[in-house]
Amino acid sequence: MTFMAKQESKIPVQIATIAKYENISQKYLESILLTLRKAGFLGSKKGKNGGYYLFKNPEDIKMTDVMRVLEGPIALVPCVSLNFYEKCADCPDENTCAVHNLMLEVRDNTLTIFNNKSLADIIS
Amino acid sequence: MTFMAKQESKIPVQIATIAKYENISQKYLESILLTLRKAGFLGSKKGKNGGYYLFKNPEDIKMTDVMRVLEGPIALVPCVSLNFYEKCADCPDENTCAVHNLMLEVRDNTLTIFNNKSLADIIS
DNA sequence: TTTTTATCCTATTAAACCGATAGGCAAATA
DNA sequence: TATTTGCCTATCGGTTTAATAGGATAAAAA
Repeated sequence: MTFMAKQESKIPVQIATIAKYENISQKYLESILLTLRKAGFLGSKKGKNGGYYLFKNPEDIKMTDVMRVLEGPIALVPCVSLNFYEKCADCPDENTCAVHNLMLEVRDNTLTIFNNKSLADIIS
Repeated sequence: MTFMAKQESKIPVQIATIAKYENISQKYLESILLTLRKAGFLGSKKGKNGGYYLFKNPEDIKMTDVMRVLEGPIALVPCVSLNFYEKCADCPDENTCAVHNLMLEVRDNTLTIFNNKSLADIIS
């Protein structure tokens, strides 16, 4: 995504081009780009001069959203996750759990950072 | 550790007692406590009336250290880890990597939280 | 209309990780 | 010296994830 954000125009960039430049396996990159497209970040074009392009402006792409799609939960433990919440198996009460509040604090802090960073921010 | 920190006296607490109270498998808890002892957090006593006890006062046990021992690296990616650093396989230059600085910021923030919390803080 | 160029998509592999368990040993105490 | 308790290593089984394979599909050009 940073590669595409750095492009001046919005013409599609081919997988092979990015793979070569970023030193990643083309096939693996392919699966990542597919995920990003399905998540709504990227558009694609088939055939000659096809490729991937950013759907929105880099300024409008929050890192929180990218992280969730590529890395999953932002919380360190499922019981403080907003989008991937899971109750701890044998925890009788989250409110009295000593670790719970600490993890909440970390999550909120991390979330604040990611929320305030756009794709445009991190490439500059 | 919170269980032991809540004890009034420093007499050893047996694995079975904690396991029962915290609703964990005794064997699994055993392996955790062993890890904590080897890391220098706990002392142990064998034989009758034996068990585990805190080596230091809860105020002097930083959550950073506990987290590192039990959960491993605090950084979200190895290339920004202080204690478990690993260079990304094919990254040509960390300084020009867009993700690197973002991850650094998150790590520092998380670290600050953990550094400012002691075992005593989280049980209150 | 055929060929080329590219993405699309599902399935699968291989390794790492981690919670959890098994089973015997060692030491301290009464 | 019997009992109680922690010590220790090895291993299992499930989950996750990076990475690969191979063909289907669509678009553009010849």
